[in-house]
Amino acid sequence: MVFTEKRITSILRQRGYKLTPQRRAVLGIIAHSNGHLTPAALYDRVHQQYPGIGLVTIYRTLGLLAQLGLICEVHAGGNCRSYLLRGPSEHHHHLICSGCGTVVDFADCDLAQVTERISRKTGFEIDSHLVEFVGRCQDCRQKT
Amino acid sequence: MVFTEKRITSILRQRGYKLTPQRRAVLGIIAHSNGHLTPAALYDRVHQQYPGIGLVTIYRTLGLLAQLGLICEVHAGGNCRSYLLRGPSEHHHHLICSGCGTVVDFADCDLAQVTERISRKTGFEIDSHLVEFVGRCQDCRQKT
DNA sequence: TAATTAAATGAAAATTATTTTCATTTAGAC
DNA sequence: GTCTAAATGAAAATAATTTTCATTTAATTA
Repeated sequence: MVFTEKRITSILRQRGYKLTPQRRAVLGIIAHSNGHLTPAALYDRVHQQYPGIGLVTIYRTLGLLAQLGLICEVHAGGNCRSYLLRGPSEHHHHLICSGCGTVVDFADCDLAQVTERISRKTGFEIDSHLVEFVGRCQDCRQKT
Repeated sequence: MVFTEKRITSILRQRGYKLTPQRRAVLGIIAHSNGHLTPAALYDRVHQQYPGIGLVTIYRTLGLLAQLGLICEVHAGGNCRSYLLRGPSEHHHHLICSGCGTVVDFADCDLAQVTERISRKTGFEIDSHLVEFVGRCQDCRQKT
């Protein structure tokens, strides 16, 4: 489950943010991408659709959306700071295809027990965890 | 279980890499740090001990050590590319203290079943996973 | 031990990524 | 339509990383 473009625009409006065409363009691209996008890659795509836009606006928009919890970061494989739409606050993780970059969400990480055990063992109070699986999707495997 | 400084130098020599004082200095700092270090932070420390060293050499040394699998990357919290010593090829993950940066390894992630299930569900062939827990260690909790 | 050489280094420049500044524009409220 | 705070774009500033290239050096060999 993922936010729709419409839902996001309504959240932005609710919170008093302006709905500029630039933001719409960025949102449109993110919402219709099935993989994750670096700021630069996003810029390239948005730029085609809205040539006037500056890279700064991409950064600012991503920052805003991330801050509002509407998109989240992907780390995998040394590329930090890629973004993709995320479902509304549900706990989930990402499965990333190393071939095409597609990201599939999954929620059943079964980490509660592990967290509990590690917390007990180490005395840490655990606030969050980051889980990412990297592999090759069916399509990419067939192409090889 | 973690590589000793001595063990690493012997591995480097075995593989035909030169044991320069710069590399020794970098290794020394990494080996005696209990947390993870960004290239810049590492540079600061090494520089005190070996003032002639350049930041480039830090990057090159980290690159080499990572390539040889002697150190690994930490992502947590948006700071990419920090490094710490790692045990020889054992599967493990990191628990990172957000207060002091200390990294504790753990191996019992119980992700085999999850991996299997997700693989079956999605058709992905899963090559690797990244798990990081972030929390506060006992010391840091007591200080608050 | 001295000579040799491929590998490693440092400095500087180049590249890339990200943030800040500031004058101008504009979405949305009235 | 007017107003205003928020958003934008361009350019500069900052930060992170990599490349280039002339020089140095670790470790092998004579």
